[in-house]
Formats: sequence, structure tokens, C-alpha cells
Amino acid sequence: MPPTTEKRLRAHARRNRDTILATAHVVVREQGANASLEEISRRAGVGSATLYRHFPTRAYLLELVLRDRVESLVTQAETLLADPAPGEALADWLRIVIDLTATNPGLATAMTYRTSEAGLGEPCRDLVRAAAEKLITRAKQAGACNPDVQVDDLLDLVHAIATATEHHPARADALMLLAVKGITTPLPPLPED
Amino acid sequence: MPPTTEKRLRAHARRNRDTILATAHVVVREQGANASLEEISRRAGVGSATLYRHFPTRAYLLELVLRDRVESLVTQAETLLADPAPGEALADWLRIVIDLTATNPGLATAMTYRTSEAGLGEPCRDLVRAAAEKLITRAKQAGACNPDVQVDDLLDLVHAIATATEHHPARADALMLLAVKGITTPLPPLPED
DNA sequence: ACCTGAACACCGTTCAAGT
DNA sequence: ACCTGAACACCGTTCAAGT
Repeated sequence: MPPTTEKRLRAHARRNRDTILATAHVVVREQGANASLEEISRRAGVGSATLYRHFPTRAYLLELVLRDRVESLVTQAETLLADPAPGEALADWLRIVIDLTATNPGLATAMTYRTSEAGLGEPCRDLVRAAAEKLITRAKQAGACNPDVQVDDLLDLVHAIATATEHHPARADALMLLAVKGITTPLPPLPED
Repeated sequence: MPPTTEKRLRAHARRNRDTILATAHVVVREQGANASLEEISRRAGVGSATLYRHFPTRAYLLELVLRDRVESLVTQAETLLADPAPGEALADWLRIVIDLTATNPGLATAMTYRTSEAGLGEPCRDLVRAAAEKLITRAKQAGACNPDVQVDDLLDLVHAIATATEHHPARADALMLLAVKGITTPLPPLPED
């Protein structure tokens, strides 16, 4: 005879967990990284303490909700490494990042997590950083990227733009494009004699 | 005989107002644009309702605290219009803006206010926008500014960077400089034949 | 007119009590 | 082990009552 009660409890716990996670998906999409945890638990039909038991920190919950998006960015970066134009590959990837953050509230925040939440593998920040670094290095070698560009600066800039446009997705592209092209242009070296 | 009671009351009200404003200066410097209004009133030694009576909205209070900084940015823009190098003048002003927002929490937010709070003159956003526009136009005419730059894009970008670095002032310059120089560099037109 | 303290409706987090 | 509802300490805002 299996220990039915015990198993039922665990199954129920798992069901609760899944419900909270599904609800979190919806609410985070609505409200972004600062979604009300109280509301998530309320809508999921559980006490708020149950949510805290399953997901001790906001970061942990947010990462579970958005990690596949982060991984998608990494995958797309890998693909773009095969692009014959290294500068455009970098610019394209930045546009992809911005577009995805603009349509997935909370993603910009999740991308910055530096510590790996229990059992989730490498921190999101590290994943994204590694992806960005490869694209940047290749673009620099091709002379298509400003050699002063530092990975961390670029990621922080992307994060700044993504956060600022999180609720105005239509603005995201314009700001990123501005940063990509630069504001001041060096004058073309005219034959000034 | 002057109406002493009446005058005393008004004087006391004014004193309360001044105290709240002075306290707001301190607390906003500590906590930024989302400083706790409750704490400001608590520290000023008045009830929170008194604060709301004098300063009906957070925006109104924040603008009173930071408007002179905004005006200082406008003044410095005017000065830089006389700089012989239009491109550098623009870049310098952007650095000044970023530096000031990085050392004055809340300023980035105050700069975006689009509606003029009662009796404060033109909205901060308009003031800053006009200043930026002049610098941009001149730099474009000199060929020292990317002709695609739109004033509103640039201001939003500055706001994004300023907000993101509000509590990490040391990062502010690096991000702004990156945006100014641009990320992808067009290859110099090598005689490739 | 102006101020005050209390009240209201929220929030995130913790905890004692239940099964 | 897991869940629940209540409690706690906050917050911004409004309001009735006082002078």
C-alpha cells in the first residue's frame, strides 16, 4: 500500500506551486518586475505565505517566470555569431534584446540577476554577458564596433533603456538605435589641407 | 491694533511650509524621487496632512526642491552655446546633465515633468528641451552631431541613463559616454578598390 | 485658514496554529 | 511537510474635529 496521504499532500503542493507560477506569468506580464506578490497569491487562490514558502524571494519567482526568455536571447546571439556582418549582428542582437524586454515586462530586471537562485543554473547576468561579449569581440575585430565599448557598460546601458521603456515599448527602438549610432559624429576627415 | 492672531497664524503656516521644504531637501537627497512623504512630514514635525495641504502632489514638492538645479542646467547650456566646438559643447552639456542628476537624486525625475505646477513657470521638461534643442541644432549644422538625433529621443535616453545610475553615480559617465560615441562605428572608408 | 491625529486601503513579510 | 489566516510594520491619501 503506498503512503497515499503523504503523496496526495505532495501532489497538492506541486499543484499549488504550478498555479502560483502560472498566475505569476499573467500578473508579471501585466505589472512588470514589481508586480504585487499579494495579488499573485490572491489570484492563485492561496495564502500569501504559501507563495513565500514556494518562492522565497521575488528574484527567484521572477527568474522562473522569465528565464526561458533570457535563454532565448542567448540562443539568438549564438545564431548571430554566424552572420557575415559582425557590426550588424551586434546591432541586430541589441535590437532583439530591447524588443523582447519591451514586450516582456520584468525581463529587463531579471536579466540583471547576478546570483543564481537555487537550482536554476548560471545567473542570468552571466549568461547574457557571455553572449554579448562574443558579439562585441567579433565586431571589434572587424573594426565595426567602437573599441572603447566595455561589455558591462553596454549591458548597463541596455538595462537602462529597457527599464525606462518597459511601459512604453514603442520608444524602445528609437533610444537603442540612438545609442548604437552615437550622438556626436566625428567629422569625416575632409581633405582640409 | 493689527489683527495679531490672524497674522500669527499665517506666519506659523509659512514657517511650517519652510520647515517641510527644508526637510524635503534633505530626505530627497537621501532617498531620491520616491522619498517617503510620511517620513518628510514626520521629520519636519508636522502631520502628514499638513504636508499634503502645502504640497498637494509629489511632483509639486519635488519640483520646488530641484527647480534651481534644472535652471542651472539651462544656464550652462546657454553658456556652452558660445563654445567654439559645437560637438564638444553638446557632449559636455550631456556630461554635465548626467553628473548633476547622478549627484542629485530625484533630479532626473523632476526634469521630465511636462505640466507646470501651480505658479512655477514653464514645465521643467520644456525648459530642458529648449536648451537641448539649441545645442543639437548648432552641432548638426557644424556636422558634429548625428543628423538622426531627435531632441525627444536624446532627452529620453538621458533620462533612462540618469534614472538607472541614480544610486550608482560612478557609472553615470561611462554610460553617457558610450551613448555619445556610439556602439557600432562605421568603418572608415578605406580605399578598398 | 490652518493644523492635527486618526482612519482607510493598501503593501511585503513573518508567524502561530492547524492537518 | 504543507497550508492558512492573522499579525506586524510600513506606505500614501483623506477626513472629521479642533483652534
